[in-house]
Amino acid sequence: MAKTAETNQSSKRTTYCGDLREDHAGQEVVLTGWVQRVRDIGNLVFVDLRDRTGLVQLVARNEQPELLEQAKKLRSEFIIKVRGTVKKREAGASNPSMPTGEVEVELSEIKILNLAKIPPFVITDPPQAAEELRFKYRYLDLRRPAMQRNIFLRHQAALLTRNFLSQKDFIEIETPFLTKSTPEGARDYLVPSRIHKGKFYALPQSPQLFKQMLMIAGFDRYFQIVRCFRDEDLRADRQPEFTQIDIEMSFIEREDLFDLTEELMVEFFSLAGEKVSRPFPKLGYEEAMNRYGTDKPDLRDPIAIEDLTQLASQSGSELLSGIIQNGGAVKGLLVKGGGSLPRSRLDKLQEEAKILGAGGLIWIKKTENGLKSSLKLEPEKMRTIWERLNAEDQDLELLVASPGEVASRVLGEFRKNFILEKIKAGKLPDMNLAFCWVTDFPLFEWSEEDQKIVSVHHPFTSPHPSDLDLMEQDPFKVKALAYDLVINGYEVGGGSIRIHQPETQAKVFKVLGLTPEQAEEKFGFFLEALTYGAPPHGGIALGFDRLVMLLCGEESIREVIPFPKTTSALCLLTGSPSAVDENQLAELGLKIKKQI
RNA sequence: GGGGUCGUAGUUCAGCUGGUUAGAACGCCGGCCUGUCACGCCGGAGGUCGCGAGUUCGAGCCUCGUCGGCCCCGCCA
Repeated sequence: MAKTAETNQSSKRTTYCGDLREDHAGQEVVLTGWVQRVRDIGNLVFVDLRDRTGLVQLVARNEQPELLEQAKKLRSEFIIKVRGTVKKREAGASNPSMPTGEVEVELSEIKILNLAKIPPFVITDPPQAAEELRFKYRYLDLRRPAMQRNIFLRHQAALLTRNFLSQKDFIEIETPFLTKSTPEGARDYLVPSRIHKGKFYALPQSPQLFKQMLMIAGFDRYFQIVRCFRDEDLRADRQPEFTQIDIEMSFIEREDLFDLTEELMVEFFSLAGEKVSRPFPKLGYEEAMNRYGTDKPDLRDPIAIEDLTQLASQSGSELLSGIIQNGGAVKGLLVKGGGSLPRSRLDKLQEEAKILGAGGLIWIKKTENGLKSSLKLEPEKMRTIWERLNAEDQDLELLVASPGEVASRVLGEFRKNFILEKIKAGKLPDMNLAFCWVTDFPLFEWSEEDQKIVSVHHPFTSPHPSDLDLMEQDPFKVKALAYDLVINGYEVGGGSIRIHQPETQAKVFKVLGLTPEQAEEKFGFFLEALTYGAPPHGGIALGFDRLVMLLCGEESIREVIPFPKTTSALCLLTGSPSAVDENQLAELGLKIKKQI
């Protein structure tokens, strides 16, 4: 036995398990990996061996009793190294459901390199364990073929992106992680400074100002696949640290960025065999809000919200006329095949509409006795409305009469949910990815919470040149040269043409209510940079995790992040965040006020 | 900050209107088996019902609190 072990030590792995095929038959191979499963038939033992490429079946027979005994002692997740000969399986003994199912490895040596405890869950797809447990033992969860595939695709996507951009003359440049807190926008993760007690670095929410300064530095085309940090509440598509493909270019217009991004998306999704057609549809922000009730519309279903105010004003309903006279609008959504929804569901929709802020919800559907609606309408007018949305007999129409943006928002919410239902039921045609650009966002909006005017995007976004005059009189009318990339209702990217002239930047700060002194304190370094010859420039940041999620067909970015955090921002594997030593705090000049 | 939902064996779950000894499947351990691949058959072990109070003669089940997972709203320039 000792002799065999010595031979094994000098022998290196020759092949990955999942790569073995019929043409390997007759070859002697050395394999390493994890024991997936042992099937002990008595005088015959089968072992499935797994590595990152897949599974292959090993066989031990009673012609070699010692080997057979060794094989019988193997347990799930043991690490072994084996030597054997690849054999084509006999007719009837092959397994067509496995890529390696035409062959098996006839063992001549088994070496156990390491033992494994009984795993808390079986390593198999789909996972048989709750996410909580998967996170605690993430290194086991990551052994699952589906996770290996996702992480591998992530690598390929990053590599493709680097090659693509590099070929387009972009260079990848790193920017600092320990940087300056920007009080605008999301909450920062703060890092206390030991050398400068009482002062803090912030982890970047994005490398925004650095990449703009790289343009000022003359690099012309920059990119970075970069980690960003935001201390906000989590979702299925939001993690406190996430990765973005950050891009910035000089001497360009936004169309150049559309082209570049679209071309990248075509290549990116080809990794999953998806054919993406260009150009992507472009929607103005106003149009998106009116017709889809959201700035990130899911265009997998072409149905949009229609304005029925004109028709409804003559519907003979005093309720509707009243709302319209008070400046409200009536909007309608066609629900294909919705005529069969039970009354209970319609009642529920009406409740939801109220929760979402509408006064109520009107439905129209076709019955044996003609059109029927939840609100009394003149039959002739009801027919006109019905036909206006091109409804067919099995359909349902939903109407909301409210201030225009409320009506759109409520119907947009329903539209989104109906689309998700249709997709779950497999009722939508074979369009997996519906891209669109949403453009012409407003530059400013009113923040109820802060009771002040704020940037919709960020304060370095260029206003539309034709709206410059509006800046002072009517800032809410100013449009921005900003755009978002949307896929299937997910915001996967956003960017803008930036301000490169200090005067314009000063104007924006003024509208935002920043005094020159405040602007100087927060962004002085950057304002000064703009004065030393800043080229016109613009860029985009693409959410890499979300893109990879869509690439993998997953519904949560946690499935494509090796070590994600829970929705309460905990890492169940390491137990972070955690309390620290008194000494550590003292060195930083910090004191915890109150133990909570 | 708010709403919803879940927490029972190693795992995934069932557990009725509060009532005797809390079940199943998989996994695990032992035995048998030469073509299995979700191997099969026989046997066995395995429980702080998330945690803490309360109500009750009696709590897995009811009430309150708390911790944790997931989903959503707010938030995410």
